[in-house]
Amino acid sequence: MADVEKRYRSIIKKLQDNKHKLTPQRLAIVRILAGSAGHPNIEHIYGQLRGDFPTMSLATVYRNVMLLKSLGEVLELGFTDGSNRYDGNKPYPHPHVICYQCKKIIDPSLATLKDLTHEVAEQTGFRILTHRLDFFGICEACHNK
Amino acid sequence: MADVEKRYRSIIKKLQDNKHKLTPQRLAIVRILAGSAGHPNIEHIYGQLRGDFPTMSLATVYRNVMLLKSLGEVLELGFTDGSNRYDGNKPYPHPHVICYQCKKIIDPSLATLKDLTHEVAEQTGFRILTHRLDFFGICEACHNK
DNA sequence: TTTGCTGCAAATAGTTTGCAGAGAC
DNA sequence: GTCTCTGCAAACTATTTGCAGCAAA
Repeated sequence: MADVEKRYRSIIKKLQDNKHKLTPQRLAIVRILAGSAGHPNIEHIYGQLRGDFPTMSLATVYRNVMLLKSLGEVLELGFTDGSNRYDGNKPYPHPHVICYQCKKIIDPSLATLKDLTHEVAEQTGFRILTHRLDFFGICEACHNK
Repeated sequence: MADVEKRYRSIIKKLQDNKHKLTPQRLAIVRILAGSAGHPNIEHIYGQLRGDFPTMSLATVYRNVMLLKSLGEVLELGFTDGSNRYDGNKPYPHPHVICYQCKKIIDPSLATLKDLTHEVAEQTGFRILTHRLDFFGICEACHNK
């Protein structure tokens, strides 16, 4: 079973376990987020669904993404410029690399992060619950343009 | 000379070098940001200045903070919940530790970050220009309450 | 049948902008 | 004297909310 399909089913199960109804709109939003390699934003999700649901409202997208976030099934990446991006494929904290130009977001794999969290906790006395690590720059494609 | 005083003068110089006028409001905003150990937000700065400048407008704070940010003299920390915090004391990227409860922000000192940036660049082909690393949790004081 | 969900429209909140007068240089 | 800056108020934009009807279970 593909990774995306697995995520889709796992989110659906979480919804059912928490007594949320499975409306067509909700399922469509979950489907997009489960495979959200591109880290879509609200408008993006909305745009993808307008074809299938011409009367769909932005508010519905907001409400569902927020619901999934509150269930821990979607990771929200808020940015300083006000743009928000969502990741329903890997809903746990992980580093991102963001291209300033094309806004592409990539997930690099880094090993050393757990150590850092531990180091920070020791040093500050905080109980660390989560973290966020983003790198910003220009991707290879944009650089070669 | 105290670190804060040094920062203050350095920002003033940058303003003058770029032909910006030194109004009392602007100087007061710079003074707060130069010693911004507490990582204030716009409202915070505004609140601190209302005593000295009863007619001061929020827009003036926004405009000046934005100006200083564009000059590279202030680091903006935007958060998902829409709150923005500013650091004019250390305007370059550095990690932060944020308390969910009291909203306190601390600067830990971590050594391994440069390596990470390099690793990410190698792995993704990006030219990394900046980064952001935040840890979220509960500080010792809040935890003991 | 019940309860939660959707779409619409209005409300909200944080931030930005246009403009006329004030003030730095 | 010139030109930028400020304060005010209005504009803007992304997001949230109230409500009535609709649909999942």
